[in-house]
This record gives sequence, C-alpha cells and structure tokens, in this order.
Amino acid sequence: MPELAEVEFYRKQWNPGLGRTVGRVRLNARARVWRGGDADGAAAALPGAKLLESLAHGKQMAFRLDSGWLGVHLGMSGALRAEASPEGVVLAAGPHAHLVLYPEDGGALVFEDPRMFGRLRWTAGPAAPEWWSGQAPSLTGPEFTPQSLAGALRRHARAPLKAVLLRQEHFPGIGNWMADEILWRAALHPALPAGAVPPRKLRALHAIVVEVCRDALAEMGQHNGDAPEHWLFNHRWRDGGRCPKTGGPLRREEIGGRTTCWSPRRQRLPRMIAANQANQLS
DNA sequence: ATTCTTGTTGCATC
DNA sequence: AGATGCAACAAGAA
Repeated sequence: MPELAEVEFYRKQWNPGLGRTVGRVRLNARARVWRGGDADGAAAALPGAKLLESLAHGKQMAFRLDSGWLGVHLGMSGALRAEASPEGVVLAAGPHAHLVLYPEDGGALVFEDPRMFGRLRWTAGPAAPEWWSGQAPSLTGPEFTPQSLAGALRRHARAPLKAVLLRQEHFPGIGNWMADEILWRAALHPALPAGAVPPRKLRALHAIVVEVCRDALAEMGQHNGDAPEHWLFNHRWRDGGRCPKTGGPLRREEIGGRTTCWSPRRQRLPRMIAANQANQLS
C-alpha cells in the first residue's frame, strides 16, 4: 500500500511514543526485513533509548532516538501501529511483528510486515546516516523544478514515462497509483518514452506532480481515508471502470513492469511513436 | 487452485 | 558505461 501519503500516515502512528523511553524490545534479527540493517546493533541500542522525533521522506521513514537512527521502509505490506496498555502489561504481538518497542511507561510501538518486502535499519550516533540524508529532494520542496524534472526524463529518455515516474532517486514517494494519477491528469500515455514528452508540456507535468503529492498528503496523510471520487484512483481497479473525465473505458495493462491503468481517449500515444514501438516488437 | 498485488533489488542484456 | 527489463523476494486476498 504505502506511497507518499500513506507513509506520512504511518509515521504518525508512532507519535504516542515520542518523548518516551524504550524499555523492552522484541526484535527478530533473522527476519528478512533486517537485511543489511544491523539488527544486532538495534537490539543492543534500542532498550533504554529515548524516541525524539519521527521523519518521513518519500517512502522512507526515520525515527531519531538519542542513541541513533531507526530506518523504516514499509515495502508492500508493512505497517506501523501503536497500542495502549496499562503500565507493566506486555502486549501480545502477531507473527509478523518483526519489531516491537515497549515504552517503559506502557503501550507498544509495532512494526509488522507479512511479506517482508519492507526494511528496517539501525545506525548509531547523532548524525543522519547516508540512507537518510542521501535521498532525492522532496517533490513538494523548492529543489524539484521543471528543470530537474526535465533532467530526469532526459536521463531515462527511452524508458516508458510510467517506469521513470516510479524511480525513487528522482521521484521519492511516487508509487504505482500516484504515477497513474499523474499521467492521467497530465493526459500523457504511460508508454510514452520519457524523452518524448513535448518540452511545452514540462511545466504542466511538473505542476501536476506537485499537485498530486499535495492532494494525496492532504486527503490521505491524515487518516488513511479514501481518495476523492473524481480521482482515477477510485476507478482504476474496477473491471469496467470508466474515466471520470471522458466517460470512456479505462484500460489496464502492464507497462514498465507494473500494472497500469489509463484512459485511452484522454492519454494518446502519438502515431509516430506507436508505429516505432510496433516495429521494435518485430 | 490460481492469479492478483499500491515495492525494491540484483543481474543479464542492450 | 549507462540504461533498461525482468525475475525474485513472500504472503494474503479475491
């Protein structure tokens, strides 16, 4: 599930732990979610550490403690939640709870992830680790510009636009449905080679990327609720779904390695490019 | 039973 | 050399 807005939602789920000191820790160091993430370091450092701050950037989260940084990526099926409990009561954790922090004064902060595509990591010390500070600039910040967008598209000029929008090193936080939403609003075909976006459409595309991020955060970052009815999101998985703008049918097909939904009447592939792609198949 | 999945990575190939 | 595409990872839902 988790894309930009949902990550922001899940970050807040551990808010009840802010300012509190971790007592016991339940940690499965052999779980795949710890791959390369220094589970042993976390197991040693987390008990007794105070949770100072939580941060989200794209699909990545960081929890800053007084002894180091805990990184959380939710993958496909990860989730964070908090549970309340009377002091001294140890709550049961399900089989997929690979990390549980029990604040000294009660409750539990749980990370669970059945599919284990998610990722946990620990870095000791006060300095922001490379896995946090090395991320691409936020799409809602000043460093994301029509120029930087153009650079990303140039860099992957022959890849389908859909695939490029999913690249986290350029578009942190964009996931499958946000990419489809952006392309739909921008009236661009998902299979259009990124380098073939007309220069005159760059500003609009940039504005739409920002808009979808802002809208998603506003609508779903607070309560993980549903998207507004007029979004493509609400129509894209329904068989027989129709485009809210044209009323025409939606198509669903794998593009750029991911299931993609688009409105053919609105998002057309220029004939020249369609012909080229047909040639390359033969 | 089978096929689907809102993510990332490593590796083969171009 | 750099870009691209695909399989793999794993489990639950439809």
